Amino acid sequence: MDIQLKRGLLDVCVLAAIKNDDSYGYKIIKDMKPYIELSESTLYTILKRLESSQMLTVRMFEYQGRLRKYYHITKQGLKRLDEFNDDWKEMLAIHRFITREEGSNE
Amino acid sequence: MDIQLKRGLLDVCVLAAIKNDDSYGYKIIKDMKPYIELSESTLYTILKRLESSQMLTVRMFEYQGRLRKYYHITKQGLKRLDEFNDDWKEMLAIHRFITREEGSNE
DNA sequence: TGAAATACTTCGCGATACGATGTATATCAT
DNA sequence: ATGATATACATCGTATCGCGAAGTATTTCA
Repeated sequence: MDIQLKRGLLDVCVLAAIKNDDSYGYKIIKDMKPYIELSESTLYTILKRLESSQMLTVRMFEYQGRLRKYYHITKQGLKRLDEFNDDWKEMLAIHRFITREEGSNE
Repeated sequence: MDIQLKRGLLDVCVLAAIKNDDSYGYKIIKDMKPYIELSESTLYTILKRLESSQMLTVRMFEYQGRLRKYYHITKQGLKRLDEFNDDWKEMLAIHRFITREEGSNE
């Protein structure tokens, strides 16, 4: 998948990954992997970004000696996911423009 | 439309805009406008990028005293457009991931 | 005569995905 | 027991890229 195409998708994908259940970094990557891959450095950057824009909240838990940060989606995060549907509609129109056949130019 | 979402779409949109008929900068912007907007500085950067990666070729013409650069899509450009279909399929899967409902997390 | 449209160009900024690298602990095979 | 692999999070620097701002010209039209 083209790297440029991933931008703008990644943020919403991460939000979607914690939409139903709180989750943590490593698990988010594994859950997303079948659909879209991202490196750890990318994910933690995104999580920090989403936190500072109040799309999610963070709570720390100790799990088997290891530290885990659990991410919880906020109302704003859910709103963002909802708004993505509008963007998606635009994407569909753009896709039609890209794949349209001859004769549309005047 | 989110700026990040546009990345990766713009290149193929520009190629799509010259797919059927050679075109020039100002016209490309106007043709794309109903679907996706971009500034002149963005377009000319893209056109230069697509030229140096052999996705299109350029020919200069004088039109009513004004200089016009006509862009013509190459075989590679058409191939790029074709390959976008694969990316689009991945996008559809990602979209399903984003909009899926409860219960997919184990 | 001057504003708006046409047409292309260059520069610098901000956003951001990623590889490289680092720090720890747990688990599992040998 | 020991070493490899998996788990878990963090930081830094680099490259890419869209865009606003500003510039240069000419044509069209009020």
